[in-house]
Amino acid sequence: MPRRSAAAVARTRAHVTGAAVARASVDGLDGLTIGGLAGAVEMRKSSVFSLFGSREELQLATFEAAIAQFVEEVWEPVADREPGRERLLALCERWLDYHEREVMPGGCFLTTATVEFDARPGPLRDAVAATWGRWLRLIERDVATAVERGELPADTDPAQTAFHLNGLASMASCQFQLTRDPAVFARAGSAMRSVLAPAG
Amino acid sequence: MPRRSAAAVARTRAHVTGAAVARASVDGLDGLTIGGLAGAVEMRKSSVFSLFGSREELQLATFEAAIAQFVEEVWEPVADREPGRERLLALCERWLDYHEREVMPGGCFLTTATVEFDARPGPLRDAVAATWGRWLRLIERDVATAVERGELPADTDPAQTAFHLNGLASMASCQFQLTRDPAVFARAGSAMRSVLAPAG
DNA sequence: CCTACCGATCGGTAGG
DNA sequence: CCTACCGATCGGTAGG
Repeated sequence: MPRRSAAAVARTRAHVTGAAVARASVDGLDGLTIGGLAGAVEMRKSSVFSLFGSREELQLATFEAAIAQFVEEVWEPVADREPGRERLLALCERWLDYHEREVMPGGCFLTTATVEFDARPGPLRDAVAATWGRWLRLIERDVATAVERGELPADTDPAQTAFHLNGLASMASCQFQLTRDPAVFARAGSAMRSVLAPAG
Repeated sequence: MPRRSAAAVARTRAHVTGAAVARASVDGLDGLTIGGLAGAVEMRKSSVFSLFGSREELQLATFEAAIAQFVEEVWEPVADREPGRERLLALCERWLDYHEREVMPGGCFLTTATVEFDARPGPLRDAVAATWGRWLRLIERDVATAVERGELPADTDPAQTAFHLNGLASMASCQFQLTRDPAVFARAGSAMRSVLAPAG
């Protein structure tokens, strides 16, 4: 008989993970420490540790939570639209809006995690690569649909278009964090619309 | 009378800074530790410390050295060309080639430093922002020249074009680190050429 | 979720 | 460029 129910532990873990997302957004997943996080949620270090079992598990849980939040805020609102060019345009708008509202205080979480772990093999790198694969494929599918429907030029390369849109969104978030100038979102949006310029 | 000449100290410092660039390229400037670096160059921790005076100074010196190397490898070779569209195309080619050759083992140093410090005020963030300002202005000037010469469409926005090219280069480096697929450089190059499509 | 503890490592100092 | 050291913090363990 555990002293706390599994549901209570899950609630605590979710609460601590939420605080971890906010901290890691600013300091990076690599800057996340069990002791620092414990202080922020007013718990003892060993209590936070026991919720995750290792620092790496804490980092993985934090990464997954941040991505889930991104999907919920950016993809979910447009998921039920008709696939194709219109949904891509709506997605890009939500995407830039998400960064402009600074839902993540430290900027794009996926970009941060990517530059932190892309050169260091391990479970974090694998998780980042898997997330990129899923995200790029999501966009590529809509680009392919748009091409089939004649909404985008027939010679459009879905992989290239997905790559291109990501570059613009990621750069917009980075530059905004650095300059605090919201003009970068207008620039990125304009560039995205030209990337998605209709066929014909 | 110092036991070692100023020139000898400068040589040692340059050597240690070079090792710091290689390490920080993989682990980030935030992952750079005086002790770890001392081990890599086979010196004592206090010796490395005394070369820089503080960890922050070590980070700043490492950042400046990495940027100097980038400028030397990417900008210098095209600096004496005629300003305008041709130089921009040559620059983009060198830029992607620099990332493909993996001169920096951990990918784009400026991107890494940006996501690490963009949300944390201090001298590092200031150095990153200043470097971005100089780099963007360099590109914007050539874009403006190309527009004046009629090599690019008259309605081209230099700031937007510079922003756009940076997004593509940065994303190419990140994706290559993650997937090891050199196709991203072909995608980025193709996108860059379409961004710099000639007027008319 | 807590107290009490471990060895290792952190940035930095004193002094030669 | 070295030895010898400082207090603080790291991830993690034992046991309740």
